[in-house]
This record gives sequence, structure tokens and C-alpha cells, in this order.
Amino acid sequence: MKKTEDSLSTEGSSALMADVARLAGVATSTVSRALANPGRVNEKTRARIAAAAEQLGYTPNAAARNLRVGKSNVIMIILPGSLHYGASQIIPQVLEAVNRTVIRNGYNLMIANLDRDESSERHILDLAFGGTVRGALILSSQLPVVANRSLAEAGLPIVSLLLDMSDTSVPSIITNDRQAVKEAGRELLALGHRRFFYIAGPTGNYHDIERYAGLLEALQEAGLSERHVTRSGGQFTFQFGFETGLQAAEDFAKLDEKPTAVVATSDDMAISFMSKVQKMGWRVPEDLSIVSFDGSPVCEYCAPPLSTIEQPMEALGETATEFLIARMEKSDERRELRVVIPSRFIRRDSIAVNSKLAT
Amino acid sequence: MKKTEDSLSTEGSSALMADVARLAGVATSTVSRALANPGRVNEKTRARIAAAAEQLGYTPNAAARNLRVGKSNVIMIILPGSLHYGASQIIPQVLEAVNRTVIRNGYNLMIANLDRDESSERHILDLAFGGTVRGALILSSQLPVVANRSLAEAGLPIVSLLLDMSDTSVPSIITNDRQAVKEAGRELLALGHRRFFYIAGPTGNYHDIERYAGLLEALQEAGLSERHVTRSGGQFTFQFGFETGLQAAEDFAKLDEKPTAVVATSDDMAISFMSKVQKMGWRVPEDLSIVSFDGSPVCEYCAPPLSTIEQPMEALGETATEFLIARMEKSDERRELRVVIPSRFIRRDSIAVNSKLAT
DNA sequence: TTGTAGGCGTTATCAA
DNA sequence: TTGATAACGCCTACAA
Repeated sequence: MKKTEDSLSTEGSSALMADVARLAGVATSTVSRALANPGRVNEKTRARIAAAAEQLGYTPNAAARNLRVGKSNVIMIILPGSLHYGASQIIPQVLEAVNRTVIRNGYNLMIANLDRDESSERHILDLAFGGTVRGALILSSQLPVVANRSLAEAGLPIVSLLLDMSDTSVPSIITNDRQAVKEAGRELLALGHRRFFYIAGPTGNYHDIERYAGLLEALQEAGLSERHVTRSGGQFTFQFGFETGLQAAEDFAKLDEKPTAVVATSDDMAISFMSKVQKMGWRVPEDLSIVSFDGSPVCEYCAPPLSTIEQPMEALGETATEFLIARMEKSDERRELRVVIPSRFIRRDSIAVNSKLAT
Repeated sequence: MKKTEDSLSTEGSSALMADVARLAGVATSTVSRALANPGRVNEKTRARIAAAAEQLGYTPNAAARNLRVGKSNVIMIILPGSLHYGASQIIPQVLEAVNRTVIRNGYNLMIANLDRDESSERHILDLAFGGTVRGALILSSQLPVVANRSLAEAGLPIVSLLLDMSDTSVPSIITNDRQAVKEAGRELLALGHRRFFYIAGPTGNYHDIERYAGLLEALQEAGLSERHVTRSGGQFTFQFGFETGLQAAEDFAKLDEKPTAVVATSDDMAISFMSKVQKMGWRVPEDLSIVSFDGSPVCEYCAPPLSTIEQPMEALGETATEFLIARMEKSDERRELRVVIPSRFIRRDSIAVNSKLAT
């Protein structure tokens, strides 16, 4: 719907470049240049065009531009199926950091959900192969593949967050979970703890493997073997942390020789576990020290405040986005395949010398 | 970059409709029809075209289609500046529900962040006026306006979530906060409570006003006036719930006549408040009953488990999205301006008869 | 410095 | 039922 000359500037959304050109008395190509390359046009004309555009409330049509230049300005973030956990804010935190960085660089952020079903994988591939998106961030998941299309072959830059995919040439921005647990383990060992209870995430999960390995490394340093660790959990995904923690408490209660230190792979697990064992009569940290993962803000207000290993999601999100954009814009930069951002162990009152071990 | 006939189907992302047409031995217009209107083309040709498309890994170019048909298939959700809170999962929950519904209906979801600065408002308006998005959901915020453009005049359907904007003709999917607090208030009154402590959200905030009004209504029913309520908080936004709760605990400690029941306008406030007053020596619920807002899952694992009013974010998100899509596709349907989805009061052990009031 | 002309990949109209 | 053709709105050689 073309606008007549005297139509109000605020009506409808349909001022075209041609309208601006007409009002400014120039050709559309001049308008295009004035808006994109202000330097390469006479200042007076530029001002006249700017005024005309302003008056008409002109906004360039994105589809036309994308079609013409052959690329979009949309970045997609592929998130795991479930976005909400019990207490952790990792998804909103990463979204916030990513979105802020995306916008600051003149791009837009599209959400894609990666469930394990074919339709959602197909959907993501359509976005990539249909040119809707120019780059992709993927959070802690494998790349989608359907039939003869794979995201890896879509010809767009991809950056992985949290999950190390550098072995398949996908640049990965990750944390050092293993090192972080190792340090937490060392602190617990230094406090005298010798028997550990480990509440696992989903079996085979990358994060779970890394975290468990970190704990074992700490034990090895102290000359202890895996036999000093009792494992629980492993049946659920991280989304069911509370349930896992409750089940772990049941498991714990049945043990003959009670461990004195607990490492939980998510704050949700630690929170429900602690709540339940306290009801059963154990005291934290007198009878039991607890450390967990994610750095959920609420841990500070638990009773006692929970020690936790904070994942630096804001830094991860920002770094990953900048990395992706660098790849999109100049494919010769940022060739490294791994960037490690340290996690932070936050020690709070949930860990201490055990009452039975006290000298 | 055109593909040669014998190029591998999985390489690059550039099979065009013309390539499919050539391989199937038909015209591009037939391919277009076969893909969009399978019914209006000979079954044999359709199958041949489908096979060719499959073999080439053909995906239609979204920009070209959008340009041609004059509309995009992207829905934007405008979120408040900060996406993460202390414990509540309302943003991820609503995102999850919205995204699921958006995808199920063949659309895509774009994130837009509404900070209070001009650049982010301008950015949102560009998305709307530039035809990038076809409809908008807005979560608990006012519509952006910059210079001579306003989202309300962008000519695209808008649906508000949580914030009632029906007075400006924006359809709103909201909860009945007022009614929910009123019911919680009634329960507290029935338990014998007469003096209330109200921890407010940001002053002038819609939700805060509604919630406070609900509490007053319950009091009025019981013949009590506003003088039975002591207010705290009000200086921070909901994003600083923990800080607000801590400050409220300080305020509480200074009161001469102690209220026996607390209504907090977010779980974060309640959690930090409870943690602090417990450290100061008060017992919950014996000395103090607490009710809060948002239904954060972690409330169940507090000590004692916190009573909270759950916002039905999944239902809200799904309803709002379906409502928006109905408006986008057939503008004559769904003319109502308000849909109210009930909140749910979850009673847990944080409320009880007060020890001093016990008979 | 500015204008003319052509095409990005798709869909829709019209004829065949 | 199918094919040729003309847009959609913008950007960018190239020419003036």
C-alpha cells in the first residue's frame, strides 16, 4: 500500500525507500547510499534525505535487504528442551548476556529449542539452510542432523557453549568444571573428609563425567581411590534435580558407613538433598558437608548457606557471542577451538570440619 | 553460487528452487506450487519434485519468500531488561511455553529486550516497522515509543502478558493477583492474624498495586483497615528481591508492635527475609507466618517450606501465543481484550496459628 | 556526486 | 495441470 504524499507519517508501516526518494527529490539509489554510506553523498542531500526518512517514519524492509545482500542479521541460539530448572538461573543468565551482545553488534537473536525429536531438529535445519540465520550458538547439546542435512554443513559459523565440541572443529567456550571440583575436593580433604557421596547428573552427560573426574583427581592426589566415593543419582536429567536430591537422601540414609562430604552436580540436587537429610536428623555442616554446582543465587540464603561452584554464564555468553560474530564477519580471525573460562568456587557455611572427625 | 548437476547434495546451503525444477524437469512455478499446495498439482509430478528437493537438500529461502508474500513468520517477545531473578523461573517458563507454541504453529521466536533506554526501544521498533516480525508479545512492560513511531501503530498484532493493557485496546492475558492475595489474606485472618507486614515491589508497579489492593480487600472483609498493615520495600525492582528482603528484615526488627503475618511480593524477598529473621531469632511459622509470590519451585525445599502464590506461566504463555496467532491469521477472531488465568495459592508450612495468639 | 538498470529467490497471475 | 512472466523492496555496478 503506497502512501499518498499527504498521508500522516505515523500511519501504517509502509513508507518505502521510493517514498523517501520522492519526498527528498532524489533517486532511490541515493537514498540507499545516504542511509548506508553517509560519507559518500553530498551533505546537503544527505540531510534532506534524513529529514524525509524521519518525517515518513521510514524503516528499511529487512526481507528485501536480506535477500539482496544474501545474508541475514539473525543469530540463533539453540537451547536444550527444557529451559527451567529449580533454582538455577543459568539459562536466563546466558540469554541475557547473549542477547545484549547480539544487539550491541547490530544483530537479532532467535530462539531455537532442541528437543530430541525430529521435528525440532528439522526446524533448526530449516532456519540454517533457509538463510534465516547467519550464525548459531548451541548450549550444551549436540548438533542436529536430519536425513541428508546436518547443521555442521549448513555453511554458517557455529559456537558451542559449555559443551566441548572442539574435537569436531566446532569452537567451544567452556568452563573448567573438572578443575573447579578438584579444588573443592581439595578443600574438603584439607578439612579431613575421607568418605564422599557424589550425586550424579544424567549418566554419560559431559558435565557429569568431567565433574566426577575432577573429584577423583583430588582424591588421587590425597592417595585415595574411587572406593572412597559412593555414587547416587544418574537416572534423571538435570531438569529433575530436586527429585534426584530426594532420592539421593534416601540412598544416603541406607548406607552403613556414612560419607561425611557430599558433592552434588547441581544446586537443585543439593537443596532438596539437604532439606531432606536435615529432616532425617543430620546436621549440616556438623555431620555432613555439602558442595554443589551452578552458583544459583538462592544458595546464599539456604540454611546453612550452600557452597557452590559458580558457572560464569555472563562471561560465557558474551565471549561466545563475540567469538561467533568475529567468525561471521571475518572468517580468518578467532581460529582457536577452545576458550576456557574459569568457574568460581564459592565457599559458604555448608562445609566444615566434621564433628566426628574433629580433633 | 549455483550448483552443478553432479554436486553432492549435502554440500553448501545453496540448492535453489531452480535447481529442483531442473532436476525434476519442470518449471519453478510448478515446484513452488507442489511444495505449497500439494493438492493442486499432478501426483506424479509432485512426487518427482519432492524427490528432487529431498535429493538436493533443498530449503526455501526465507528472505525471498517473506519479501514476496509481504509478511514474515517471526514473532517477537519483548522481555524486561533483566531476565534473571534469584529463584523464580517465570521468565524461562514463559519462554518455554511461548516458544513451544510458536514453533508448533510454524512460526519462529525472536527475543527483544526492553531496557528503558532509547536504543533498545528503537531497535524493537525497527523490528516491527521493518517487517522482520509479524506479531509481538510483551511481558509486563509498556509499549515502546520513540519519536514519531510507536509500537501500537506498527500495524501488527500485539498481546500483553501479565500487565493489563486492555484499557489501551491491547489484548491482555493476565492473572488474578488481587484475588489470589485476597484468598491468602483470608487464610491468614482465619488463622487469627491481625497485624500484617507487606514487603512491596517497585513503587507504582502494576503488580505491586494489585497485590496490595488484594490484601486490603481481605482486611476490609474482616473489618480491618490499612492501619493493620506495615509496608516495607518499594525502593528496588523485583530483580533485587534478595536485597529487598534483607532490608525488610531490618525494618521488621525495628518495629515496636510486631506483625505476625508477612506478605512478600516475590519469593526472593520472602526467602532472604525468612533467612535473616530466623538468624535474628524469630521462628517461622511459630512467631511469624510468611506468604509470597511467584511459585518458585525452590520454595518447597525451604525450611520451613514457603507458602507461595504460583503464577501459571505456562498457561499464560501458551494462551497469549495462541491468541496472538489467531489475531495474526484471522483478524476477526479473538476480539476480547482480557483473558484472566487464575493464580494458585500453594499453602505450605510457613503459615500457621501464631504461638502468641494460640488459644 | 547522482541516476539508471538489473537482479537477489520466491510466489502469484495469467495463458496455454 | 503446467509454464512464462512479473513483481516484492532493496542494494550495487556502472554510466552520466
